[in-house]
Amino acid sequence: MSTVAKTAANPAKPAGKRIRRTAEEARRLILDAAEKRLAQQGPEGLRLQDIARDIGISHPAILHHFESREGLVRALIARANTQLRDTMLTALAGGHTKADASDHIGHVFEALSDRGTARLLSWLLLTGRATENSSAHNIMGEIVEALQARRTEYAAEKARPAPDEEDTLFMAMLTANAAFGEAIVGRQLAEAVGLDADGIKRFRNWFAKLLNEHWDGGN
Amino acid sequence: MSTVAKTAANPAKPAGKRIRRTAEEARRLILDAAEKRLAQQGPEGLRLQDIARDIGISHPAILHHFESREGLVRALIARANTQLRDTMLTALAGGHTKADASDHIGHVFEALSDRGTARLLSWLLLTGRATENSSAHNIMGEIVEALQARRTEYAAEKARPAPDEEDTLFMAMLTANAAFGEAIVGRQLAEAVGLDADGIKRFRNWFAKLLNEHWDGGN
DNA sequence: CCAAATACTGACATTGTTGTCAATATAATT
DNA sequence: AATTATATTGACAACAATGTCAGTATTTGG
Repeated sequence: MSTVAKTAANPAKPAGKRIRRTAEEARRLILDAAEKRLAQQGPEGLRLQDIARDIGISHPAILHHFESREGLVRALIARANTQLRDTMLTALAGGHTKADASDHIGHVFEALSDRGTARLLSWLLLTGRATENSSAHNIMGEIVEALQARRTEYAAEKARPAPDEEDTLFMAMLTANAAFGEAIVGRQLAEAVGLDADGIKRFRNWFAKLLNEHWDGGN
Repeated sequence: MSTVAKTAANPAKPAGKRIRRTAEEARRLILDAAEKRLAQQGPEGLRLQDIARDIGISHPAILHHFESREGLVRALIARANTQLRDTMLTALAGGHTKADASDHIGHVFEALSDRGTARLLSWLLLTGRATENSSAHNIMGEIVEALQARRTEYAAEKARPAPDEEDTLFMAMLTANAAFGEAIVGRQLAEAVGLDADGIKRFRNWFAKLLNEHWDGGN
């Protein structure tokens, strides 16, 4: 209400160069910075001022590009979702070798646990922002579908009966759960039991082998 | 600095009954409420005023019992840790039936994913409060130890060579990762692929069976 | 070269949250 | 019953974070 007299205060303002990016570029920069902060410091690290400082802009610039903090979060989620989807589907599509077909799962595993993607999505789910973006539905559906297709193909080559669809679904769920879990608690657990980076690699291989055996053995 | 004249303002204050609990009871109440809010609404739902309102007290009461918000969080973490440890170790200790020894893992799985425990710890890890409380180290260590003991015992009965220690470790890690993952993304994933509560149960059984086969066959 | 569009900024408003403090009510002790 | 200890509260302080706004600089298009 007060709105005391303001404005028109600084008589001299040399104002040096000001970097002006295209809207798209600016958005990308901001999203990158936000993603990094989120991955490093968790949800609480997502403050407009910090992000702005990281890339040397003022925080209203962020609001200019994303409307609100919520808008930024949404954009972040959307980008992570599509990136994840792409990575996983291409991982599933590539590599046509018959044997070790479940290597695909290993790729998926890495795609999910790499970077801060899983952490980001976890946070999204923890804060209950899940219902809004239904893209997760599609992602999981597509992946299970692709997996099942590959599995039946593989079974046909070996002259085996087609695998149970629910079995495939469960393999995918286990992989997703484990990957998410590793993204969050993995490093801590590994450290707790004295596993170094190489040990984590061995663990992943062990897991892939476990799935592989099941893939082959369990009908 | 200012500290304008205050205090001594309300001349009449009937002041009805005031509930006064023992410090211990009050702490428990507060922790319960905080845990619930955290499980339901995620990290952002942990506001002193909300928690206070939930149980019908004023927020300074919380500060009185826990010093600061940080103190509350720490207490929350500590309690979740010990609870988890107890649940898991008793789960591992009980049930001496030889067959289906990996049922223990199923129990552990449930213990971790039940309630908001995993969510709470996940959030703790996401916010990077992990280094402070080293109890996680002990927990994981103890559990792997217990598991390995049980496994060698089982192997001896079947006149098999003792299982590889790292294999046991990996089984534990997979279980922990999967359980954490399920606690976070499980419900969403299940919903995404049209799995109801019964389906989730089937998934857990499937997972237990997978581990069981490995338990028996592998090594 | 001028004008429109818009990325960007500084200062401020607003709101929400933790934390402080003196005062008050209640239980325990003597 | 009086005293002590402390759980609890209301009011306020301090601070932090998002959001608003008018104005500035820079690009683009005529």
